Amino acid sequence: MDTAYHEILQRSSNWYLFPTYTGQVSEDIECDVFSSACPSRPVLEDVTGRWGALALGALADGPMRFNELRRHVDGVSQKMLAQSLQALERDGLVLRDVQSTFPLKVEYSLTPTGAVLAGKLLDLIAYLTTSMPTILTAQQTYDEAHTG
Amino acid sequence: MDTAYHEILQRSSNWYLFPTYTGQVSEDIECDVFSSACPSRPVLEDVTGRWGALALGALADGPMRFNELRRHVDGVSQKMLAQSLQALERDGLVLRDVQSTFPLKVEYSLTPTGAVLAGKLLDLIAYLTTSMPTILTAQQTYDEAHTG
DNA sequence: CGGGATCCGTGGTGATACTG
DNA sequence: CAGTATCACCACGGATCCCG
Repeated sequence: MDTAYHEILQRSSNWYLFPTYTGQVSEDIECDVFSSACPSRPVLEDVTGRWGALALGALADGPMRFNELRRHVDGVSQKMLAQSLQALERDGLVLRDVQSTFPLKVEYSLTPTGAVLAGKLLDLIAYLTTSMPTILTAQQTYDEAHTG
Repeated sequence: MDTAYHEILQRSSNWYLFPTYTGQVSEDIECDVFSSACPSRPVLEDVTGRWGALALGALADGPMRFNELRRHVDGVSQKMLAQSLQALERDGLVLRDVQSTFPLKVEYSLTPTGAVLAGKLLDLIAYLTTSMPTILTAQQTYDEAHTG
């Protein structure tokens, strides 16, 4: 990965460009999340980000409307949910189906790729959940040791 | 989960308390990341957060020293890496071994629980990586459709 | 109902410098 | 080498209002 490409990508903080990917996308692209310039970095953040992960996980239950999703992902604001969903839609992980009836009806669902990622996320979350007793005691121990 | 407990937890933004978990931790705790008050929420953020996820993933390669880790996780600042590692250590997912030689030597490694989570993260990352061509074209399509 | 637009606080984040 | 401390800043994220 040459330095010029590096510089271009690092300059754009949130809205990333990948000029070299324009046109045909060959499979011999080296994609490494551990490299800060790789386009996969922001996608990983969309997927594992605070609300993105929960939105994906919730959608694994099946298609859902906006406010329905909002209730599932407890604590998320309208703004952040809309923002996260847009990012996921842009990444081709979430589908947005608008029915222009009145009142407006918008259904969100997972694309095949999104469904796989959601599954892996839920797998991680499930393990995390079962590990919570261990984790909580670890936190207590740590906090007691670091008093002051 | 009663409301009083709910309120206490919601007030603390980042440094969370779980008074009801003090003492013995029974297994019949309902732990649901989708509930904003659940102690697993902040842990999930530690694990899937911007730098936490990459740190865990890097440590799956084996124990590593601080600056070694810093080179692996390209783009992370000292501050954020230290911060992320502390959170993971507090959660009992990362072990910190200090050798008080000179120069100072600190080795980070994964605990058993951390290793499992790291594995699941790497699994997700691997799939994400292979999906990048699809995702990139999806992004292009989206961007072209939303011109203006 | 599902957002977009706007305003605004605060805290997450990085740069720099300093300590053990 | 492995952090901590301080500072300054911008973006995240919430609240509110408004539109289709």
